[in-house]
Amino acid sequence: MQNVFFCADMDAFFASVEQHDNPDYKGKPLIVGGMEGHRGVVSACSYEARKFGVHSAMPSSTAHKLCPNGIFVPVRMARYKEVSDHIMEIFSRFAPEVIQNSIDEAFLDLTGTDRLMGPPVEVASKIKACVKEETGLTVSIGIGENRYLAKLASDYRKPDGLYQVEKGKEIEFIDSIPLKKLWGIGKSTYSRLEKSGITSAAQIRSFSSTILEGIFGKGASDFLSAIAWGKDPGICSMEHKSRSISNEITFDQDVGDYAVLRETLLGLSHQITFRLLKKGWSSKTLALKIRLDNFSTSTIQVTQDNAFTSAEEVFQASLALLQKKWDRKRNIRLIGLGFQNADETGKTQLQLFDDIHEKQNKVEKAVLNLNSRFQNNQVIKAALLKKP
DNA sequence: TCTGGGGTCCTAGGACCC
DNA sequence: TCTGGGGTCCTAGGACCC
Repeated sequence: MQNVFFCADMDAFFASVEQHDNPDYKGKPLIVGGMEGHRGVVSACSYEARKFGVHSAMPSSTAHKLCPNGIFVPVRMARYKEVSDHIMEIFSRFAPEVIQNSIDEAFLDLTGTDRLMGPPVEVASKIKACVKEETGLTVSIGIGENRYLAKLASDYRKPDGLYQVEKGKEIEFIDSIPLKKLWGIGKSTYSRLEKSGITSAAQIRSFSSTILEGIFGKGASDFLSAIAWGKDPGICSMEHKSRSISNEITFDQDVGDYAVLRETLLGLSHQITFRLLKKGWSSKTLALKIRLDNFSTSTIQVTQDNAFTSAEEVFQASLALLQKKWDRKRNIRLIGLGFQNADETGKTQLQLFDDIHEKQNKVEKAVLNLNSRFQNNQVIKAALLKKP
């Protein structure tokens, strides 16, 4: 049987949602994220803004220079999540299997559904119409015999695109896309390829696997040769192996004051602990990330015998990690905290946690609420503010 | 170009065990 | 004493994606 996969990818998603919610923004250069006066990058921008050279992940200062009259709005993640849930629900009406790949993108498996649903291109048109009617947004859909081809095809005719990679034309299709634009080939891999004189998928196909492995190692060479032949390198493995939860903060100004770092870690400890518990997960591994004023980044982690059970415990562990990793010679630009290798065993412990730590929990929540309301005047439990 | 925040996966090296 | 080989777990860093 012929496999049929769709990749459905929303066009300029965050920006389109903003334009839909605020009709004044329609047809204008709109930039989401990258607010003036803060360190940051552009999260998304409208096609009108792209004409000025603005693109996502661009430093906001650059975006302001390129597009001084653009409309800059903050990210409203909760709203995008809402729209995302609606879109995913629409997809599930048309495909028996929908795998959400990110907030604005999903893979649909339509293998063997043509008698019931009709030809793939027709189904795709219906999905596009449905999304447009119910949300006012446009989605681009790519169709291929595997998810990798579908993913590339969804990008091929953006925005509002619909493209099917025909059977027998897979390699021709791959070759029509510049090597550096292929999904999974980033800056670093491309520059390594270039150094080996490789600038096309055709060249990758011409090398034996032994030679490729010698240059790039087993993992990378398997990946490269799969995509050069139009095969799926396994871009979405069904089974999650590891789970992590993290939060990080980039300061508006680099910080050398230990007290400020303590306060920040206290807040982060609460955030990640509540998120972990809310999901019903538990974790024994806590990781601290710091980025110094020279942008050098490092991480350190600790694994305990038992899972973390309170924000307080996480906070204390995070302070120990900071002591180990930071020599105080340089100021800190970013600090982050996260759980690694979380699993679902926490589900049974949640009830217990609620009973034992209810009081402490309440205090911690109250502190957190105050902190989020009074950003510049943080409220910290006095006991936690001992001198280091 | 002065570079966010949230993830996933891979790799190399060390510790430790048999 | 100069030393194998494999397995597993952990750590730190790096690449990539949205």
